[in-house]
Amino acid sequence: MTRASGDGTVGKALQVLEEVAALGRPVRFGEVLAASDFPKPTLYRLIQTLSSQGMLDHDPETNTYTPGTRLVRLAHSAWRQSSLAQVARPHLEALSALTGETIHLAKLDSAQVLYLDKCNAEQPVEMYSDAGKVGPAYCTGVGKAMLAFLPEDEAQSLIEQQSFHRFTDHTLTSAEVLTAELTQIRANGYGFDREEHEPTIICVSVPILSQTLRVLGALSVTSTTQRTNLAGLEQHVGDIQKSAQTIAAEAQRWSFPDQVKQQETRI
Amino acid sequence: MTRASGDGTVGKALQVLEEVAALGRPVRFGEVLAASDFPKPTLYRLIQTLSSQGMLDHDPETNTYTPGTRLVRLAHSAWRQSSLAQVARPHLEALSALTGETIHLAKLDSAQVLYLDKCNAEQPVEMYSDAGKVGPAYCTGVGKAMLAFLPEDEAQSLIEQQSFHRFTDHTLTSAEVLTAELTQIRANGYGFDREEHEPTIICVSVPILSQTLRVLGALSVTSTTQRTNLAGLEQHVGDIQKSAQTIAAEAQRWSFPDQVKQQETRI
DNA sequence: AACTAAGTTTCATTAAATGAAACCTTGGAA
DNA sequence: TTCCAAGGTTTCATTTAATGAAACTTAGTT
Repeated sequence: MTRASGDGTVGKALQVLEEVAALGRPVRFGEVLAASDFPKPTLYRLIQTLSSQGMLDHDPETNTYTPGTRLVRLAHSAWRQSSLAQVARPHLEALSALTGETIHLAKLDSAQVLYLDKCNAEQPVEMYSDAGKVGPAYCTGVGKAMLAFLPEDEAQSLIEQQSFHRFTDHTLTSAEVLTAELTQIRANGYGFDREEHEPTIICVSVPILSQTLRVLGALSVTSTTQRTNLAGLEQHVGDIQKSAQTIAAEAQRWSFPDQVKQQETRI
Repeated sequence: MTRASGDGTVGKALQVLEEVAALGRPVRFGEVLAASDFPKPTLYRLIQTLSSQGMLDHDPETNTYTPGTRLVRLAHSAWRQSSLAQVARPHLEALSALTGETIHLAKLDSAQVLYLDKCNAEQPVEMYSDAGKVGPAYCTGVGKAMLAFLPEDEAQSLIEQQSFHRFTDHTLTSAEVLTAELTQIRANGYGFDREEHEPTIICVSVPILSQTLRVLGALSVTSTTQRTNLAGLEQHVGDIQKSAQTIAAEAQRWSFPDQVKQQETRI
């Protein structure tokens, strides 16, 4: 059930899509060919298929490809019914108002952290600029909070996949140190980011756990060393834990197909 | 190059993904089976593949599937490098501030309108609630603006695909009336939504055209009959036309792979 | 415990993907 | 304009994967 690199043709097609996305700009066939291991005609037809399916957009003027708008439409649907994001929204807003800080909602995507939402007291969210973003698990508050509450074997497997790149002086750069930290987080029920990913950026984070203690995601309150310190953030622990519990309960309820809500098509 | 329903296995897999997304809630295998034409083992393996690829998320507790978070990550990338959305953002904000009204950015996705962004002067945008949303082309300002500036044959083909469902008393409900309206819009260079989709909701819209007059998207200023009227909206035409031109020029420049920007991974 | 519905696997068959090579097509340069 | 070369597209015999009827296993009843 883990991400396999090659499930038949579908896996290959998605790999191509990922490669185009990774290039981060409109690319020509030849550029994808150079960046990819597929033989020319195979890649050609995969790109044809993806384009014809709207998963890649083709600009006939520059003869370039970009990830397609069908993805945006599908992601809208994914986000909408990701029980977590849907249900968590009002809680993020409440927490943001209560703490005056930035609130993050994230979940695990393979060994990485995927941010689902962000709520900032001051400036309005720049749409899509944060949701969908990925980050490292070993040096972010939300990442560590989730790793700490995973079953031993799963956590171990994900820890092995971390890069342990040193972003700052405070980055935990080995599996051993991280594991010790995770034990601590598990004991406390919450964790910190002590400027481990970006200088001056600190946060306190809690996991969102289902009734069966499965890790659904994580919440964090982020601030800077100019504004506050770890002790200051620690005061919010009660609030975010309560929110995390409520979100988990609501998400669980939402998952059961008892209410068949019609999708809203108007804007 | 138009959306084909079945390009091999990839097309089928995406069809399944679309079906799960359309159900709009966590679904079990059996439900997808009932909603789908695929034989049981085929559908089973397609769902397996999609899950293993992260395009579907599987909840082991309820044994249900939802569109996967990988979509959110890919869409982030798609949105980021959709030259239009990226480039248009500051212009939407400026227009919103200037007019005090809601600004929409949309593009065509097959015969439908896909909203890429929205900017509201008063309340901050609810993330993902609007971007990714689809709407009808024949009864929205942005839809008509785009149809009006399409090549004759393309427009004809898309007009034939419209449902012409009557949403309000003002909805244009036949290809003939719509075609006449489009001629008018083409002559004027801008169009209106006269409460055609939702009562009291009116807007003025312009296409975003490339230098070769290809339709890239559309912009609209939306308001209500309580706040203003068509004549009031018409005053904004000059501003949004200027923005549309600037956006087109910037998007075009952006499309040429001269600047290789590294993707930002921090949050 | 017996039953039923839901989900999963098997395997011979069928269909699709593959890629080396050849073939177009487009945009420069002579 | 003609030629050339790089980028893009098609062919076709071969390989590989997808297919689905039926059989099987599992989970959830009655």
